[in-house]
Amino acid sequence: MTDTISAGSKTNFIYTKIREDLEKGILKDRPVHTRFPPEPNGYLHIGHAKAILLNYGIALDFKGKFNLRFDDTNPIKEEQEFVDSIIEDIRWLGADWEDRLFFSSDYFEVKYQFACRLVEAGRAYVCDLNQEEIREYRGTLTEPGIESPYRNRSAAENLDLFERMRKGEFASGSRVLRAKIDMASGNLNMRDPVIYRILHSSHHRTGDKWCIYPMYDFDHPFSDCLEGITHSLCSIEYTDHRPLYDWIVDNAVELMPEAVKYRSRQTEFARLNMTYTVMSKRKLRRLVEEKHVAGWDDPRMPTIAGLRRRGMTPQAIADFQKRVGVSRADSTVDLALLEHCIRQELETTAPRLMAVLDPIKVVITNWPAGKTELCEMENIPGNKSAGTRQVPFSGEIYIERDDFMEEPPKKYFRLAPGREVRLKGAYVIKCEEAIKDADGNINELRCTYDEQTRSGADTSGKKIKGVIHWVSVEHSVKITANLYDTLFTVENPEEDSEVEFTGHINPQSLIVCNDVPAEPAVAEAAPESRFQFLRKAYFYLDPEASSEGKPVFNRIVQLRDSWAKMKK
RNA sequence: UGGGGCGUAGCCAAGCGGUAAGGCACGGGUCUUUGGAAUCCGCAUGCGUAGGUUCGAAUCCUACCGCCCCAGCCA
Repeated sequence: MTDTISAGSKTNFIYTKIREDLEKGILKDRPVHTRFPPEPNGYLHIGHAKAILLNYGIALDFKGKFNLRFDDTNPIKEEQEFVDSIIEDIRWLGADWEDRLFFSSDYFEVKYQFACRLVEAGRAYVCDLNQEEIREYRGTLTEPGIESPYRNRSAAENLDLFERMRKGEFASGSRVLRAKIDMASGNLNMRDPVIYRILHSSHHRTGDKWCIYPMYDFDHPFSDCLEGITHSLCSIEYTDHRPLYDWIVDNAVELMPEAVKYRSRQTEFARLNMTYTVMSKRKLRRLVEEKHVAGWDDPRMPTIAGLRRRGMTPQAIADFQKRVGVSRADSTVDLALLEHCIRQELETTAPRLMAVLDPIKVVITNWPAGKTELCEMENIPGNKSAGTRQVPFSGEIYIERDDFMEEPPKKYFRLAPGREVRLKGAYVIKCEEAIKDADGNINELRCTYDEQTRSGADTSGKKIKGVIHWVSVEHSVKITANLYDTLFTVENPEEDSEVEFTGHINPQSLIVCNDVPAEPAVAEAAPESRFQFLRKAYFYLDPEASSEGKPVFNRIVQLRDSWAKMKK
């Protein structure tokens, strides 16, 4: 794994641009300063993680600063609950804003003052048109807009009206403050955009202090200026807003220079999409509300909370982000890349354990009755310091049902009638008989073991190709394993115009295995720890779902399986 | 049909006039008491298309094609 959050792909266009800015000296004495500006109206997902890690990584790489600033300018949609979950998620990811946790709402007063200066300068006006009228006056994509009849009110009248808007003299939606720019612009964002609206609504932080709230296009660039943000990164759909961003910054520099720490500039990059999932807040909400998943933190969700619950690590997500890179092109990254990142980390960090997800019993007929032997096994192969453990072996064990085949195809080298296989860390056994019930189902295998083949002390000279895992029946501990798979059956659930995305939900996205026999060491597993269940998959001990003596493991990702591929 | 953005391998992505990095995926070999891991090899005479400039073009010019975004008092 490429190490930390920083030291990412240093060849992306944003890094190039920052280096150029530094060389040109346009930052003056200021450090490179980025920010992540979430709106507290929902949960963060892995697309946000890309933005967080990019912004924070830049601060680390350029020895700059990183702010966390909540964009809380719309009291109707925002809640403290989301502020809390977002903070938790960003902390978990490892981004550090030090003492710079800010809220857009912290700056409402100075923003109001700035708006007043815009009004005084004749660059903003109070408009009495209602919402529908404003839309009509705006024109269309191909036709210019027409000017509002209120566009040329005097500065004095505008100032008076704006002050009274603040005082609460007018009803919600009855008037707005608009920037006076260009109703004929080909860029709709420049057709006298609304910058303040009346909302008689209680705000999660400012309560009822305000009844007018700034719009994003006015608020964001100004907040960036106040905080001295040098590089304001956002997603590509804001490209059209950049002229307006610059308009606000230019006016701030001219009309309120004392408040501007830096002439901030916006740079856009493509947001993250991933195969086999959806990323829009709206669609994720539907998955939750329509109960396709158990909640925002369901391990099948691409939310940070879901990934955490699945057992994903922040390091793997950071590694993923770096490997994905940053560009301006629309893209959909293969889920396989994320899986590769987490597998690579867990390969060297996750202790191994044996558990049999789909068990069939094996009776070893020549094993001395009642005898138990301890087999020493490495916790992490190739890592001596991770130590070993003793795994009890006896005459009755479980193996995976698919590690036996009555009529094996070519190249199948596990157990079959008359064939031998090694039990990992123990002995070689030979299948003598498959016991069938009345319906012809095989529910038990009779085998013999070769006592010369003891692991580490094999004197038999046998070359056994197949190695399988096992659990002693008598010593087994029962656990629950949640086998998670992709939430959707198709790479892009959104591309089909005939079928809604929910129509592609994978009915097998969660298979719950109860009473899974596992080796006794599983009882000592600590909540939130990760293991490899040998030959199967990596698992995470879910602290939410587990209870005393009832451990629940979530499958993080399967091991690569070249046998499964061969079968296709 | 207005404005903006983007097209380099199956998926990401470097490249900025000197002859196509890297990763994932995929295919094959070696090794292996995890069909895991490790390791080696292969994988774009080609950069949306067509012209042009140049000794030389993915990089510059022209035209065309395709995809994405914008008409919230959301962010």
